[in-house]
Amino acid sequence: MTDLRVRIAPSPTGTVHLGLCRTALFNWAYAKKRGGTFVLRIEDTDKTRSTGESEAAILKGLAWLGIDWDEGPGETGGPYGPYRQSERVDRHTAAAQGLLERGIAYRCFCSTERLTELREAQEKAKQNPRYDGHCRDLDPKDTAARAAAGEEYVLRFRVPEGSTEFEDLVRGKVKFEHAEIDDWVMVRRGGAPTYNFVVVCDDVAMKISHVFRGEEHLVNTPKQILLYKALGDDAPRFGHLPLMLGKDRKKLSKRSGDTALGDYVANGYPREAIVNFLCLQGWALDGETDVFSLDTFVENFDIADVQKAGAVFDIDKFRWLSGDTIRRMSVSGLADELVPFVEKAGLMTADEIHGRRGWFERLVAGEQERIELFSEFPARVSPFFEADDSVTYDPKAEKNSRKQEARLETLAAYAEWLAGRPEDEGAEALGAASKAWITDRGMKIPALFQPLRCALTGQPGGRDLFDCISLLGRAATLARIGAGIERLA
RNA sequence: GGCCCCAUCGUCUAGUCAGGCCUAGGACACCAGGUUUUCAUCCUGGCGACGGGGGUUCAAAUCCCCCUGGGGUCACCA
Repeated sequence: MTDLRVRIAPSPTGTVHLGLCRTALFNWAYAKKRGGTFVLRIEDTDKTRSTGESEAAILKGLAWLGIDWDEGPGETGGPYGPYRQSERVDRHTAAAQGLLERGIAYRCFCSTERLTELREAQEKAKQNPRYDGHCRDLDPKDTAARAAAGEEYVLRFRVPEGSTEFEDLVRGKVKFEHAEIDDWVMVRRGGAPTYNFVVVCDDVAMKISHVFRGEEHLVNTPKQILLYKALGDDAPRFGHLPLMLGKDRKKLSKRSGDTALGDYVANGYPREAIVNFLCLQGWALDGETDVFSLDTFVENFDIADVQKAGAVFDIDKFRWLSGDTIRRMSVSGLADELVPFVEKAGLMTADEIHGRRGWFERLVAGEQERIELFSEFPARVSPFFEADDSVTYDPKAEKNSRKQEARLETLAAYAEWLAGRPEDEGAEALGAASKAWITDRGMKIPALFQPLRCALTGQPGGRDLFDCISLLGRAATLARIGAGIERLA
């Protein structure tokens, strides 16, 4: 009986990709639900592309999503460290040496040029490009001597005859003929090990029991299983998750839209919505419920329920989910989330918001059901921050106002009436009184409301008019109506 | 092209493993109504799919085969 141990092994070579987030989420939930251990290992074998910033971004991003790891790099640590592959090269080298001594790996001295020529020739002959085994049967004594003499070489894995079959936890039986598998490179010229080699070494060393990863890794699996065997270890259970697809139905990439977690955060998608949506990529709760919490996901997740076919990333549904999440937030909580967006837009500073918290929350409350992303908020409330005599009029708002023949007189009469009313009157009472004012004069609602809305906010639609008046205050309201009488003439 | 994977509304999916309860359910999008001072929310309704062909069976979206279509992968990247 082995312990349940899963891992996520991102390579720190750029932004935090949504695919990584989804894979991490599924692995994490699997471990969480079954009392297993979730390991985070940094796959920085590509020295030229790996960066510390990227690693930091990954750690931060996963934590932000609500994912925590039991073992990992840095302070987290754990009994199977280190958790950064670049710090494990000694073990990799030793493992490679062992395989070389046992003849499972062999030195290959073929130059890059020869390999390139070989591939080109094969392509020309319509053959499948693959290593021709040129150095496969060289005498080990000779190759050792050549290596000792300083000749450069790579280490290749000697793929045996036969076939490999395994039971994928998502897809079922998958079988590969070894004849289709190249004698792949385990250790590069210069001694740096490759991904396929280290990933297995480390998964063995860290006693990983289940490997859930994207479908693009499916074809690597037989190579890795062979390596597990060579290393004298049982292969873990594999589960290949369906790919996240772009609108073009191809693997989600920068071409098909934003792929970085940071892009969505910056665009103002709430954390819960991002997590929720990611869960929906290849998994469903019950076919009825689309909106659920991370806890619910953990309680219900099983690798066996994962979809086999790729999932197109539907940005429209994502936006809706975002809006739905926003609508379910508390006004206060939403206000907190909006602060950085308001600051960035230059509308108010955090201090100013703090000083007028009550007013700000009323401002937020009126937009809660009108925005789908946090980032939409500033532009929607910007009229409240404009000068009273130069509010930006939307063409449609202005056009609607000009349809009202008596707009100027109506506005003037309403302003006069409004000036005589108590300033602390609530929005609801003022609204009722205003409607009575209109009907008493034998007018229709739009005769006043359309020009009034235009004068106040310049927008064709939006929150309750009397909420606007309340937010603006009596003086600004009257000033804007005054300006409106001139500008709508 | 070889190999591997996949195939239910435009999209995400339930149903497929244990064939009948499916004249295929939900959600997004879209369309039409209703509510509302406008916009939005919300409510109601509509549109809309088992890729094709063979089998097996009393019965197939569900099992088998072929075809077609889509994707992934073919690095001294991960």
